[in-house]
Amino acid sequence: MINIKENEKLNKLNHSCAHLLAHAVKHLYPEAKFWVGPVIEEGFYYDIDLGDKVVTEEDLAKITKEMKKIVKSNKLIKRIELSKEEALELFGDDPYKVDLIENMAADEVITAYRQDDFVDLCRGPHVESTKMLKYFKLLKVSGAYFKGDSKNKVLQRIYGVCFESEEELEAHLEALEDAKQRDHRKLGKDLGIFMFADLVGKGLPMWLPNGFIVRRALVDYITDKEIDLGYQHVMTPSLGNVDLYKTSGHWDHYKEDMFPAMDLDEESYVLRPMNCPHHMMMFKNSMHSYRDLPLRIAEIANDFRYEASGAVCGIERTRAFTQNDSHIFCRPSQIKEEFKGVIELILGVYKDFGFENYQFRLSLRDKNNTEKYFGNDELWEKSETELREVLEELGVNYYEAEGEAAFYGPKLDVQVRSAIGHDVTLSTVQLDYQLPERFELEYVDEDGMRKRPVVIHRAILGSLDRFIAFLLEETKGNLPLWLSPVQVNIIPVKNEYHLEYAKEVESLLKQKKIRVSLDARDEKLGYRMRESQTKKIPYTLVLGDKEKDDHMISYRLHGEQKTTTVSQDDFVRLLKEEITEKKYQK
RNA sequence: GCCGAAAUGGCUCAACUGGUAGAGCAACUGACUUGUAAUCAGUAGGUUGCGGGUUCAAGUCCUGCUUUCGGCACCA
Repeated sequence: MINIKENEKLNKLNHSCAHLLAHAVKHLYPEAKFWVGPVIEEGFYYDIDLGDKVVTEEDLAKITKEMKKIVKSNKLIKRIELSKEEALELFGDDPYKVDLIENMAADEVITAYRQDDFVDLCRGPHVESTKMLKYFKLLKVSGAYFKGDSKNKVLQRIYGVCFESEEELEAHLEALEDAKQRDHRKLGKDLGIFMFADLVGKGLPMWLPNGFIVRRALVDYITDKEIDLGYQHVMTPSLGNVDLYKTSGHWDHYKEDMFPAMDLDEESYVLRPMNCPHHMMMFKNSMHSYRDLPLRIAEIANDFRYEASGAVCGIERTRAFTQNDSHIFCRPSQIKEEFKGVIELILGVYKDFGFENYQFRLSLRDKNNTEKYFGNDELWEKSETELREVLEELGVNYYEAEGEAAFYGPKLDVQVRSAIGHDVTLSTVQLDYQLPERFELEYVDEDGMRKRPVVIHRAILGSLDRFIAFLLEETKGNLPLWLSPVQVNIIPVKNEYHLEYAKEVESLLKQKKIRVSLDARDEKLGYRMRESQTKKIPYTLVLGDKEKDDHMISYRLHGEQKTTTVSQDDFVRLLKEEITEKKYQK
């Protein structure tokens, strides 16, 4: 999908189109007041205050019509330079523009752009005339908080996109439509991966047999890798005493986002929203020598968060999820080495899955709003610097994001974009000096002194749920062989003559631990082949006289026309190789 | 949570301004006996998300709730 913000031509075009939108809105809603209309990766939007009025999807047609009218009348777009006083004078009746102007420097040359009876404060640049804005489409409407603060008033936001030609616009709209086809919610339903039920509850996914196979394969995969890397796996309960979270500090920060406490006679429990406190207690369970460190505790853990109703999205964001979590307890001198190890693990895993569309985000604290973070400035500077150094040493590309840190420390997040354009975190590595302090963790150092360890929190597959959402979208539901719920589907040409041989092959494959299905329905071969393909089963075997007589196997790969005939042994070898290599297939 | 929109057999969708809820696929039954993406015929399946209300009459209008969708805010 094209990034419009990064494309100079399209950026200008879309910015001008935002003005065109505002122009049309002003005609239709004379009382409209305008905030900002920036270009974004997906096109543009404009935030507008319409008083009590709201814009609905239906109104978009009306606005589009008015915009087309202005395009047709070919208004020239002219740049005007203003002093601050002149600008305040010109936009005096729009409090939002006044707000913007007042935040500009006194000596700044303020520019505005005029097209016929509409003028908007703007840096530009813009196209020369409205007639260049022929190929646009208004895409959606929504409410958006003024200045992005939920305490503020909700403005009307209208989104759109503009191109230079009809063809480009059509191609873009088609791409948006395609993206919907690989939305994990659709694929998950079609492939029988997971389901939801109102009666069970919002945001509570239930994993169907096919989905469970994928999960188990992923758990085995990551657990094996972790064992190789010296992680120790544990299991802790999915709830904990409220005091545990008061100790960790999570209670103060996230009480509202947890499922409400269950109050008993003397105590109070909550479903756990994360696993760190349990693992801290596990570390505390015994004395540790510096020789024990780094100690890597890992768990496939169920967590529960009372996510805001508007945030819940398929298995991308749920209220019950499973983390592939770990806490690494180490000496300060081991931080870099451990951090590197985790990043290398991440890179290796993404490579195994063939993921290429991801970015590392160094999540730092918001320096203008330090009260929501634990720890002093010096420690924050130190930890942020440590992470930066590791990234530089590894030569990993990353970008920095202020205000995205955890309350206890900075993070390195791996960001991916979902089919419908959500920017979400898949993996995360976090540096934490705070929880060891709050839980008073200690180890005995070489000099015999008790010292505080540092904790690295990390999740590689992140939440299994979100990981599978992304995996489904990236593969368009064509999971690699080792993750496919059904790896081989057998179709006997004619039951009467070939069922016996089909069963023989089925039991051979089962014996070899291949997930196999046998479609012995009295249906046309073409019918069963079609279903095998739509279910995205990697290998479909068609077994008839030819195969039976020579004890051979004819297979067809998903999405391909070609048929290949091999011996039974060769076929098993082929499958085994593909599975053990965890080879990613498009 | 906020601003909007939506909810009709298992799935995908129809039902003009209120007037007896339909179709395709899937399921089931039967016929057909077939070599790589849909054989034919029949049967069954819905108190239209849940609850109130308006009306002679509600899938359709009003209202409360639930869930879903698009954004916003949030995301340990």
